[in-house]
Amino acid sequence: MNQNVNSQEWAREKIRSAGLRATPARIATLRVLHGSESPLTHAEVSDELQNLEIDKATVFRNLTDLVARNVLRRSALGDNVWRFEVIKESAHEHDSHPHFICIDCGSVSCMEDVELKQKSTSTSPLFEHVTEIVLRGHCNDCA
Amino acid sequence: MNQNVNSQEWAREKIRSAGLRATPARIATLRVLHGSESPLTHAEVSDELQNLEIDKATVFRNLTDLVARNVLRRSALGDNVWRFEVIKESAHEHDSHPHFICIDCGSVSCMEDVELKQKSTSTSPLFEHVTEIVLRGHCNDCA
DNA sequence: TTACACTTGCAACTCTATTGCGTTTGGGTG
DNA sequence: CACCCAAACGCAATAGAGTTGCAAGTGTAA
Repeated sequence: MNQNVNSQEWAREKIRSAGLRATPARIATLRVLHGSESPLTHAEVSDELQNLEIDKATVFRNLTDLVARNVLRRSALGDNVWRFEVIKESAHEHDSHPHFICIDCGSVSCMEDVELKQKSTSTSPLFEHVTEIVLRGHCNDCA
Repeated sequence: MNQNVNSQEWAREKIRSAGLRATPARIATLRVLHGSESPLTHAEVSDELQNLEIDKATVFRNLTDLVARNVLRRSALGDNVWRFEVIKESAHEHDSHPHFICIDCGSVSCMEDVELKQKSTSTSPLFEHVTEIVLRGHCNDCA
């Protein structure tokens, strides 16, 4: 219970300091994402919030707002659905990391230990502008 | 014109050798993709074929069929739309390559000269099962 | 406590993608 | 060359993600 209170207050403060009103819908949305290890889709967040009877349009707008205020990150992981995760305040300048999504079961993992390299023969200068990396394949359970 | 005949015959043979009937819709679809440097969405293919009045469901089914027969590759590049490209018969065992998609203008490039490296400290054995790599960011025109 | 800009719920709508079904047709067979 | 039928097609309906307009409700600063 104490944990819940902490989570509640953490979410409220996070939202308020982002310049948004701490409404029940926003607090609940942020708590769901904060308690998840991997990015969640809008549908998954909505499902968690179903007992609160929060409209899907509201959830969409809140997710979008929190992304705009840099509280959440919106990632496109390749199954044609947006996913959202809390941006961690880490030591890194930005905690951006590649995501791995299983094309069989749809599970998502964050890959902190992978980096991209451009071959020395490269002619494409696109590299410096990359903002997101996604790997798709078969996870350990589905391989 | 001779080029057109060649393209027509190439497409017909490609489809037939995949075990499918060489219908006008399939030939036209494959020719459009063969003539494109980057993967196209279903909508883009349909637009090219609009004067032929081919139903969108037919285009979808044909794209799906050709993917199933390994004539096309279907990629999810992160803007929540499938894209399709012809699989090249190259010297490589598989010509799979990372794709780059601009999150501003939506343009897509194939990146032949980029490779992914896993840090030696890695604990995740997911790597060998990766089948697709997508980079998202700002292209040269939009940066 | 009050006022009002910010949020919400609801419904309608767009777009991608899929499916069911009756009709048409490619192409192998005789 | 004519026939046949599974494969393919057109059309319509459907499902799900995501967006938008608007009237009603609410958080919060004063």
